[in-house]
Amino acid sequence: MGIQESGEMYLESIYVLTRAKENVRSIDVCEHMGYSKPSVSRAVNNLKKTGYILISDEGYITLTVMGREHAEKIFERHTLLTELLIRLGVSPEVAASDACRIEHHISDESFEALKRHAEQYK
Amino acid sequence: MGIQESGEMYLESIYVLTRAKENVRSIDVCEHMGYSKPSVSRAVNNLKKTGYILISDEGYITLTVMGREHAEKIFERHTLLTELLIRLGVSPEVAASDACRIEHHISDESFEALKRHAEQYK
DNA sequence: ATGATTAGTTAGCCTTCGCTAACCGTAAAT
DNA sequence: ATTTACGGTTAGCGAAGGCTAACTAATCAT
Repeated sequence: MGIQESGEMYLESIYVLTRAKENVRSIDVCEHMGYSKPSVSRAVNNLKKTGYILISDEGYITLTVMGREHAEKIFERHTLLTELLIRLGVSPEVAASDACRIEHHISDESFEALKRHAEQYK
Repeated sequence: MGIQESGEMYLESIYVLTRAKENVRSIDVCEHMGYSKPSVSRAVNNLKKTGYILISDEGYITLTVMGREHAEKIFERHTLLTELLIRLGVSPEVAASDACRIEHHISDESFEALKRHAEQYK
């Protein structure tokens, strides 16, 4: 049972929040993603069960090594895809929202190819 | 209620089958997509309800104008994305499977930008 | 100390979209 | 004429993943 698109979204949010603030709780994820507490509660517990995150007694969320690695991977896709689309003339908002969806559906092989291409035309 | 990713996949299959053979029935969609008869039956009826296809008394499926237009749009994304990825060095199989997923998640704006870029580097 | 706010969970609903099992009706075959 | 095969539908299951309502437990303020 690998991680799903939805799980990746949550993981990425946790990663982004972790970079921005010290302690990340479920409620922060709620606000960041615009989802309800129960939805986040379940999703966060799934990520815990699958070993992507740890939750302290105080409710603080931290990424495991696997979690951080996976989140970084998704986040790299997100930033590079956004940047690439913007460079092609797409508006920043649309670029970000498209990147946010595509990042979950592109294979490693295609992403690496895209990355090489992007660097070539820097 | 717009069309979902799943609906777009069915619509695209119907479009592809229509180009390849004279009469397209649900059973052809089953074989083409590898889904069960009930799954296809439901999906095809959804497409009918939402006005993308028509079903004759004999069970032959035809695209409405809206259905054909939408299918063509998806199909164009599919072919161009596949071609583009292949050009970047991605293997044809991976390129096609990635394109198949991305085609449903890319906005018009981004696709047009990508298309312009592709033509520029022809 | 009591009452309010905050964070999280539990229970349970809804939709989507796969599936199987079982059925119906028509057409083809013996 | 009966049987077999084919195409499609109905009924209902199951997993995901959103939601609300309502609860618990802890903290904060008066």
